[in-house]
Amino acid sequence: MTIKIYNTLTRKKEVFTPLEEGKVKMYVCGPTVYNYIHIGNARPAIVFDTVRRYFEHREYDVQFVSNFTDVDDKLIRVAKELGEDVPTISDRFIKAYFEDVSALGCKKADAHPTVMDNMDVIIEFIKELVDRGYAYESEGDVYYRTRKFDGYGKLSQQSIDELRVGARIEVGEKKQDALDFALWKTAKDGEISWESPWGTGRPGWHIECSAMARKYLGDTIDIHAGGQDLTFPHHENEIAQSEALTGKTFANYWMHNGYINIDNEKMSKSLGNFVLVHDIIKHHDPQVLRFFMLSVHYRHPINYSEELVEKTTAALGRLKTSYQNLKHRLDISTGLTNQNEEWLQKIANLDAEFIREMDDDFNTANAISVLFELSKQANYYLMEKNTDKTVIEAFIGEFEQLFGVLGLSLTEDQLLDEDIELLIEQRNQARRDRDFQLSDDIRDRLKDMNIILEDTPQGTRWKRG
RNA sequence: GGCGGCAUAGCCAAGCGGUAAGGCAGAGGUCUGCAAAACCUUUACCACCGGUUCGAUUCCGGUUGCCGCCUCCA
Repeated sequence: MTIKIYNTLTRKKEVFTPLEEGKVKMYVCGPTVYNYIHIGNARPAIVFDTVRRYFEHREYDVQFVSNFTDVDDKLIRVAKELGEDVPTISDRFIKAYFEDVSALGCKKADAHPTVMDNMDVIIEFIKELVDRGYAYESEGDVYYRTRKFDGYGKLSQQSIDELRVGARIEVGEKKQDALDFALWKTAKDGEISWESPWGTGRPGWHIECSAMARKYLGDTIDIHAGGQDLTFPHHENEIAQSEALTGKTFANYWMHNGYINIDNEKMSKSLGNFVLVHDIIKHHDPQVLRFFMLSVHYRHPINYSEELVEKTTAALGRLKTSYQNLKHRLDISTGLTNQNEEWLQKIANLDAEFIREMDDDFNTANAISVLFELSKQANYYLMEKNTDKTVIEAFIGEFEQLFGVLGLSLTEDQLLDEDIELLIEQRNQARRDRDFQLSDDIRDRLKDMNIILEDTPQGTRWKRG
């Protein structure tokens, strides 16, 4: 079985063939760290974390790199506004990024390189481009000679002559051609800057990814990913820089996730209609947010609203309840049914179905529907009077495995307060005495403590509400 | 102007040549001391108009509407 990926470069789903058998080299463009991330930033983090987890599930050895842009115009502006320096701001929001993103169930990358830490590599990269004639210096700036690169426009399917020529020409332009873009910008007074062969300054935006992807993963990588809006010009420019320098293909597969919309409009920091992850997870389970994102195909847009997130809570809850009910039955299951094989086979079939869906360009929406089917089968099995521990364990194992692949967690705080257990026992005694007044009172009390009771033929089980 | 995407039930969302997965919400039922959980049943002229085909939600052309990129942006 093979994994298929929709490749932006070819606009087709293609069978994934790694550069090196059993290995995946992946680079995901990370955020500019001048604020807390919004849910639009969270989408690629979640989506490509899931892609990575899936590759690992399929026993690939994944090298996963994701950068931070920690030097740029916006950071300089924010630093000025707050009267702090750029590294202080970027450090703060890199820390915040990790907090937010780990709450959303994303694993750390193998490397999270920053511009500041890689200035030497970046400058060296630019120098080579200049040496090869693909870039030129102009009054302390360095520009990329866009028209010199033959393949320019191949990712975004833009013809170089159709690009709105002139839109980028400014007064006092130092570029030779309007399409040229900056690799190095000379420092203005007081701006954070580094020494370079062209004087003090800082890198342009696109060069960092070319330089860092190469440093950490090599000249050619398997997958380069990011939000859809990075396709042009960011990724197009990366290709131009990298391929002009190495003469090799930069990335074999380009993956782009769709946007998050608010009221059907793109959410972005510049439009000001953004919702911060930092704020949402004060009121919503971050797991729910992840589940919400994964319930839509990664290339499709998502229209965000509080209402939808709340509905998602119920959906995820159904799955979790099913899992907890299996757990409840684990220790009181005997081993005397004669239909084990049949059930184990059903579970195996669902596992195969999950794989099939994920193999098809990471169709998490369908993979989740397999989870619901697993839940349905588990619930159905739990209707049996006698359940077999082997089957229960198989269900539990399958739940844990599939949730794990999607980066979702099933484990709750299972610490049972002795007081709560005592109350449940008192209530059960009251029920045996048929003192329903008392038993209902106790149930209400527990409910106030956010403990929900469920009476089953196998005893009373409880969960946190 | 160039490039691209989307339109499926009350809501969300898959499917993409053989008359429509899944979830949420709703209705009815079963189970329960009552509940909860669960199970069963139930809800779609796939934006519109043409074309190709034995057959189209699915392919092609057009129309309408919405959105995005071409400038910093996940």
